[in-house]
Amino acid sequence: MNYSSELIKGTLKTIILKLLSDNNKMYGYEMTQKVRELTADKIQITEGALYPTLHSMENEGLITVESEFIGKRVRKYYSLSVAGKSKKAEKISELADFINTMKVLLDLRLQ
Amino acid sequence: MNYSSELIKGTLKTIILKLLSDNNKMYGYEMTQKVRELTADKIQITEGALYPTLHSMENEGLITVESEFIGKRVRKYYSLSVAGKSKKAEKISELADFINTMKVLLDLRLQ
DNA sequence: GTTAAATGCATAAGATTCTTATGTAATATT
DNA sequence: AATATTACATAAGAATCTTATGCATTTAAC
Repeated sequence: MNYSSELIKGTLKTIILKLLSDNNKMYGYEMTQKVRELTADKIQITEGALYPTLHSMENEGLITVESEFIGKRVRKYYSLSVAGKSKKAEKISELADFINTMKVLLDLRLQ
Repeated sequence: MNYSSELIKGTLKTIILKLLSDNNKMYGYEMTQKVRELTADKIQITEGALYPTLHSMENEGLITVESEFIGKRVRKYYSLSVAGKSKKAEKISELADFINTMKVLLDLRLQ
């Protein structure tokens, strides 16, 4: 089972920030695979969503990029900026707070 | 503090289904007030989001409506249909499952 | 007793963030 | 040699919001 997409909507940036917080540097395709692995395929980040989001986060100054050549193929490694680190903390705590609110509102039983 | 709106996106139908599951019948404006109250103003459903969503849920057969006149003013009471009841269960468990996944993915500490 | 706020519905334009489709090219696998 | 995977990218369209606006009634405040 994977989720109806409207739930994931709005959490993609937070997921990227968390991945980069844990992993120092990652490239886009690697993020999609890591998330599939960590969620047992429940969350599958599409490239059409991922790449534009990475570009916009770069424009916002949340992440920095460095290109690396693997053979003839380019790979773009992203890292958290200082602003990105504080944004990560902010987004994570906002999401936790939101979930706690939803838990009360909807009587959710979580594990 | 209230949440950045992209988080709420995708949960509005679930919230409406839950409210109607608990309350037998409610009208739109009442829902906005109830949610504000239950979430200490953290979640504020806007009318621009609510009314179109109610109309689409009615078209989907999830809720039924009956108009009532309070003085000269109309009030539209909504109730869950049978399909709405099962949709409510489905949406709630989907959200709970999603949250559990996010909890693992993002190391969330919930209350 | 008139003005302002709250109640209660509604729609429309624009923003945001996805999905799906498509494209390109290199590398690895069968 | 053909196919799958890796790795980037963009664009059209869908979905779901926000913000703005509108109308009318009823209640509260000055």
